[in-house]
Amino acid sequence: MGRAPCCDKNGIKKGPWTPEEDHKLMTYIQLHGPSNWRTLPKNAGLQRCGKSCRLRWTNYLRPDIKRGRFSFEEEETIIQLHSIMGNKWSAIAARLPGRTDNEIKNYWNTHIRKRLLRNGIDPVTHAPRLDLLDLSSILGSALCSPPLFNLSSLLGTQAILNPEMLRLATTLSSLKQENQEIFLQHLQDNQLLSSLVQNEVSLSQANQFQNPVQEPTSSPFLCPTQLMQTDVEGLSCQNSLQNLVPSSWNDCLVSKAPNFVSCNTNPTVPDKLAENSGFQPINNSCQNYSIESVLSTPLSSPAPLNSSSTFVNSSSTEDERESYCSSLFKFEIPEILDMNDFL
DNA sequence: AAACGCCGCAACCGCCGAGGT
DNA sequence: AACCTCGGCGGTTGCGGCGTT
Repeated sequence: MGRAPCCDKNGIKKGPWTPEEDHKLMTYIQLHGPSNWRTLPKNAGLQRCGKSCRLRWTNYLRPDIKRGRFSFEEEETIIQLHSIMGNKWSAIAARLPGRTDNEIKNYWNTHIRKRLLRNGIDPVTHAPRLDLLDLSSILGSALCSPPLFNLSSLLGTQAILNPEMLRLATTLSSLKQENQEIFLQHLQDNQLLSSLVQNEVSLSQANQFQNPVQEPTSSPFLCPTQLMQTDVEGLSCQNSLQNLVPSSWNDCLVSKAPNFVSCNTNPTVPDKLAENSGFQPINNSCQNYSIESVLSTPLSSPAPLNSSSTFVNSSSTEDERESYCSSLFKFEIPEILDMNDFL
């Protein structure tokens, strides 16, 4: 257990702040500055704990706090930063002048998160949800690299994953390791899926080929996810693929299944699903998005972080925002896959 | 008009890391 | 090294407002 709460003493008031308390706190801080929070309430004549005073000041009374509705740019920035940082609200708030971490956190949980969920986007991974998306995510991982294609992790997600999809993914992974070239050829010929379904290749048969620890470590090929994990200097996913992945992989990963392109620019988000899926939304951030451009923004800069946005109307409606969110995370089902059997 | 449920947000709680002793 | 204090963070709670029935 941690140490005892600082507010459990008798005489320490909790709950909503009154205008009188606010006035006392503001007056004291204006005179003395926010120095020692523990002694501040006593000196200011407040029946509050220092922690409560600090929160009240930082989240509400601070003069530089911006009130009111979040603008489109702010919302867009939050989404982008969240895709990079995860729930690091203070870090996100540091790049949104006038906004507090608490405010951003609340806004995320009450607005953005729900909107992403409505649009089929996992608000944690910023990827299409596994229970809604197609098989391409799994196939993409299977094609990429066995070390990243961790079936045991996938099995942990079976509650949300169609068992048939999981089974097929396992089979594909095994076959791929058995003979990568034949596998790719089959896939490129759009024959593998129907072949598998028709012949009902059993999981046990497939597993005899599976050997996840013997994959050559000196493979000259990098999975797109790996590319992006190391490609954090602002290079586009597309370029990375074209430059580093053999053309046959490009054909398979990009041309036939465009959303195989991995844009995982988030090395800090420990999301197994995202890693395993290798599936990220196709959006501006994939093609042009530079982490540097966001992270290098001065903390005090009031300028929007994504100047490329054409959505500058801060009074836009919820529907417009939702529509924008949808387009931001738009994805398509590859033509080579008939998902009807899996949904 | 009243009851009910939902939603948003301010505030609280528990935990952690840094720094001091 | 061990302990304590403090500031800070992220997750959660609970209340008030609002819309719906």
